[in-house]
Amino acid sequence: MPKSSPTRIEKLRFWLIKSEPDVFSIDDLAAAAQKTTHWDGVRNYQARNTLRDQMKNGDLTLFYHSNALPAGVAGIAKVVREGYPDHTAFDKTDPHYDPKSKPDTPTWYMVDVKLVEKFKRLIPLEELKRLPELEGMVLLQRGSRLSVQPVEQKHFKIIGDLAGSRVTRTL
DNA sequence: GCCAACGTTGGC
DNA sequence: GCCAACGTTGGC
Repeated sequence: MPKSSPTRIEKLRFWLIKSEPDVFSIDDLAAAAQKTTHWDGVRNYQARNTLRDQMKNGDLTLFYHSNALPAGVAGIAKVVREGYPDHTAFDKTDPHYDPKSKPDTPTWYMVDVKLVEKFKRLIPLEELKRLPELEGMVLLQRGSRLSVQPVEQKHFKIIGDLAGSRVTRTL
């Protein structure tokens, strides 16, 4: 039986992860070894559950620049290591240190992501808000602050296509 | 820097 | 369990 038998084909999921470019931008990801980084420092339970339980190898994620001028989607990354304990929570000197997270019973998790594509142009939040077909995106919901969030495939494709992405052409 | 919206904490 | 106080997020 070939590995690609239908029962083994799993559907990709789509996500959005936020980073403040002053802290870690898409160019920092591009410059990282293997263009890969730990997505550490997330201290929100809903986002934690996504990181720990839902993001799977190969899943694609929009890389969003928050707290930036302009804020917007900068490119696409993919999950290359599934949820594992966020060791920065154990480090007293780390700004994200959390004494309630212990190595044997970790509270916080992270994944590794690898850069797939930096968009030729950043797609500003303001532009996304103007697109009626993006209605319902978590990012665009009032007061939404989730730093790791699901994205519907159709929305992912719309945004990638706007940026001229090769990746989303086949979605 | 402002401030609205949220999430968490902790007293009761 | 309630809810006020506080801290954080993130657009502007």
